[in-house]
Amino acid sequence: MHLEQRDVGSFRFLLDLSQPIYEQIVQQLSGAIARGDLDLGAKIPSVRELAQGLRAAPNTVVHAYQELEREGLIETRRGQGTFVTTSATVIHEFRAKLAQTLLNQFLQQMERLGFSPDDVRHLLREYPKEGDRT
Amino acid sequence: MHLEQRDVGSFRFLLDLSQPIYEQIVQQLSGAIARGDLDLGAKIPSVRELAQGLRAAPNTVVHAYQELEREGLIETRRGQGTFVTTSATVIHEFRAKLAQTLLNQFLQQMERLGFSPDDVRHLLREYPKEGDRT
Amino acid sequence: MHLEQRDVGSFRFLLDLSQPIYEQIVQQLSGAIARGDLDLGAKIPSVRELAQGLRAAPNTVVHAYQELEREGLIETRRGQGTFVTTSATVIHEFRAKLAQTLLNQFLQQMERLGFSPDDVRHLLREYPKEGDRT
Amino acid sequence: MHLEQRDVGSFRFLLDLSQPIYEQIVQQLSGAIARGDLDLGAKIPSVRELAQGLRAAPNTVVHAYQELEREGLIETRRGQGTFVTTSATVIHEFRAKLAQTLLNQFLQQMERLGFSPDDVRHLLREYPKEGDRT
DNA sequence: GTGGTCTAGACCACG
DNA sequence: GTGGTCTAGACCACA
Repeated sequence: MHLEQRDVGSFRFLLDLSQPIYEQIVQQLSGAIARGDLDLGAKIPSVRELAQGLRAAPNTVVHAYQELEREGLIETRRGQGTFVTTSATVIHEFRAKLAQTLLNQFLQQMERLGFSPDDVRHLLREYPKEGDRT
Repeated sequence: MHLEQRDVGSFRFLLDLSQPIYEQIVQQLSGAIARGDLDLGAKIPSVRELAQGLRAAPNTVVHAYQELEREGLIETRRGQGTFVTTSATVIHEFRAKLAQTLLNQFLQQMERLGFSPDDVRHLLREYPKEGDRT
Repeated sequence: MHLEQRDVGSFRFLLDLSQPIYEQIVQQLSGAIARGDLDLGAKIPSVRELAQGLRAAPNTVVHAYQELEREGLIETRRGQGTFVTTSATVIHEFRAKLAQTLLNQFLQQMERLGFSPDDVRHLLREYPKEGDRT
Repeated sequence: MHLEQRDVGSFRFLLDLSQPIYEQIVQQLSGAIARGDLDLGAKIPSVRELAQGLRAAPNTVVHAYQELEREGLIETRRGQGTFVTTSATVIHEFRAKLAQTLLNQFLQQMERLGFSPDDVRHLLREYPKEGDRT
């Protein structure tokens, strides 16, 4: 999928308040890239476009884009715009590493509450079971 | 188990630097209560004692205790000190609710990376598998 | 050496104009750390102090400090200040890696001008020889 | 060596993305002239030809050519095209001056890391030694 | 007091 | 038009 002009406005699904805006941009975009919702090399919205769409300051978007570039997920080309990396490997490794980190953190938190990995497996078996999604 | 005076110093297992100190106190204490490592109604260290033991500012410990009190996990009795709640129900519900929240958050994060709950179950089956614990 | 209050003002040896200010801060501080001019764990000037001393915006200093933290050369502790890392290993590896990178870049540039590594060795033997230091 | 029409396309060895394109053109061409890979007075591609060959904007090539002309390395003759300077002296001085500048900059950077010129000589003696080429 | 985030502008280099 | 850097403020979380 390519981001068309008309998609920009729809990025307004962010705006959580309790989390830094730039962090939310990072998570949404890195998620979209990791899931493959954005093609390799696809152009993403310009800093100004996205800032306007989110009603955020341009600097906030810049902050997010720089973090994504540091991860290697996007590339910026002066005067041209910002693009998803063309390396599938980078994306794959990012996804795998982040998943492992999230899993470890989660299990560690559960362990602190007295749930063993086996307890967690059991909980997961009875999922879904809508509790409060926070 | 009761926390004796001499136990206070051993709380120095905290101090992560990369995380707010008050947060770490909250998590360690709420974890100990949820796991049952602290008896119902047990006395916990005074603000001053704990602050000294952790070499933290008293304000920081106050902040943590207030958060724990808001959850109902501890009670402060003027002139007597601070104690673990005597209600097993409160603790049980805290544990269950927090676990559900953590699980939901985790699955949501994994979903953002393109892992379905089934994928997660599968990952969990092959656990443990040391990645980078962050 | 510890940075005393009175040292802060002397940081005004920066201000190059042709280079981003935050970059110059990064280079000066990382250099001081790499050379061992700053002790392990030493406190460095607060964002506001340094910003004032350099007559720069606080954000500019923040930018520099975040980059240094990303390299692992400094640690920031909310509410306490910013400190040189306590890991000699991190510093040593930073120094070695950066030196290697600089050497490679330099030789590559010289090669583009038609100087072989042997030519460079020869040039270096007749050094110093004050040309224009830019 | 003369640049023939068919050579233009082969200039596509540029395109680094992380560096300004006009800068890369300047460096490649000035390098080729300094090394003697381009004859004195040789014709170099027109702005349009090179821009097409590199799939770059004509403005970008113009920018590069202006910089090379400022250094005296190339000359533009209205209606005839652009040519390498016919002065061997200019080229020689350019090469010598740039080499001296690069050497000084390099030694200054190394000094900032705590390496004396002698340390650098020593490092150079053990070269090559593949580190990360960045 | 500290650092973290954000705004709403500005100017510059690049294409 | 693009992104990169910077300013001079602001508010918040933390110690």
